[in-house]
Amino acid sequence: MKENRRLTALELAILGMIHESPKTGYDLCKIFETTPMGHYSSSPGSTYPALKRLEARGVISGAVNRETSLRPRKLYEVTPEGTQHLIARLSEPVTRDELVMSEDETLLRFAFMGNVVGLSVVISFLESLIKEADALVKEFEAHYQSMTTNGQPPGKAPTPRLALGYGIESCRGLADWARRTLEDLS
Amino acid sequence: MKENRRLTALELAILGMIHESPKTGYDLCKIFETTPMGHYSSSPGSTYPALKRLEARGVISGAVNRETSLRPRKLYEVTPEGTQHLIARLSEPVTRDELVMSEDETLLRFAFMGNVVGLSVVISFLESLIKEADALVKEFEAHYQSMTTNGQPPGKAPTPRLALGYGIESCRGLADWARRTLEDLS
DNA sequence: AGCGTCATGTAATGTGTTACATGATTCG
DNA sequence: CGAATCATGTAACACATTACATGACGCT
Repeated sequence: MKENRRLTALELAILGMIHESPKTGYDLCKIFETTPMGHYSSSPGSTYPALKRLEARGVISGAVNRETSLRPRKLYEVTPEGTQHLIARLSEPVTRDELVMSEDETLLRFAFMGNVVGLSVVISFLESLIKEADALVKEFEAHYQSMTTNGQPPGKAPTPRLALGYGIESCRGLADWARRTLEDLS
Repeated sequence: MKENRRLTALELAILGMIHESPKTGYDLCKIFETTPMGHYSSSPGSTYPALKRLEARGVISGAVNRETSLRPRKLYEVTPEGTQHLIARLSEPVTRDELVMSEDETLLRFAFMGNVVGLSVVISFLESLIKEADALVKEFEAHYQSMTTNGQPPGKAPTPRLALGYGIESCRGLADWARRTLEDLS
């Protein structure tokens, strides 16, 4: 019953934040509401079930904090297995698919890395990110070319090409940021 | 039975591509596999059900193309109601929530706009995008400040702040792109 | 006494993901 | 004739979204 299913971005976000310091469901909801972390959640309706799943899997464990009070407060912390899981997940190299399908997750992983894995892993991570982002820029540029050369038919609007242009810029920006960050950390 | 539920990003992507020119499910799968559009889908397992939903809603309609052949091919095209729906959806101004939760959708809408709505709508769209992106940059910068000033505690790693730094850069890049594109189109 | 916040959830619904399944054509 | 491609799907599962529900605590 090892439940080897991959953590979702939301679960990873919660695990990472609890690793930083133990938190209650309400704490997490507040963070999602008031910080850019909110990108990864929308409401308690997703947060609490995710907490339950993480606990069922054994990567976090919650204990009621104020038994005395009639208003209980369940404080969650990361288990040793949870830390192992987090290390493994954060240490994975960046892949093309991760960049294309969920670039957010890449940044989320980077954000948590500092306090979980060593500097060498962070550096490897950034290197793989640079490699994949550069490759993606080339891939998109090729497609961009094919949109202009082999047919800019009469009535077609330029917005699809312009949108792809932004995609390329954005991807190049990511690679540049990674390069600068890599220098920063050296 | 008007089914006023909001189209998902995938459904919007499909509707927009079929609007450009009629297509079969297989055509769409090919596009998702071989172009940056693939960001919005993963497999036929999501594409075909989305087609069914769009047809049930009445925004597209499919007709079998090669009755003679034993291998049928269902070609979908956008209905008049579908065009109306597309116009309405693409004409919506950009909101803060759209940028935070699904920036992709914003670019998708822009990509399709050119062939669907007039230049004035495209310009309004870009203006609302600039406004919201600028606001978001300020919002994130405020949070960035609060991460550095009121406590850079001893052992804390810099990666969370660096990740947010990228978020800010990226958002600023979006606003810049929108400004340049706005000039381009004028 | 009442309002806002603290704090935790559940229920319904729909959608994406993954994997699998089927059969017809075309090309070498 | 066999393999790749064309072309269409289905089934199981889990997750996110939205809305709703409950009740205690603190303050005025």
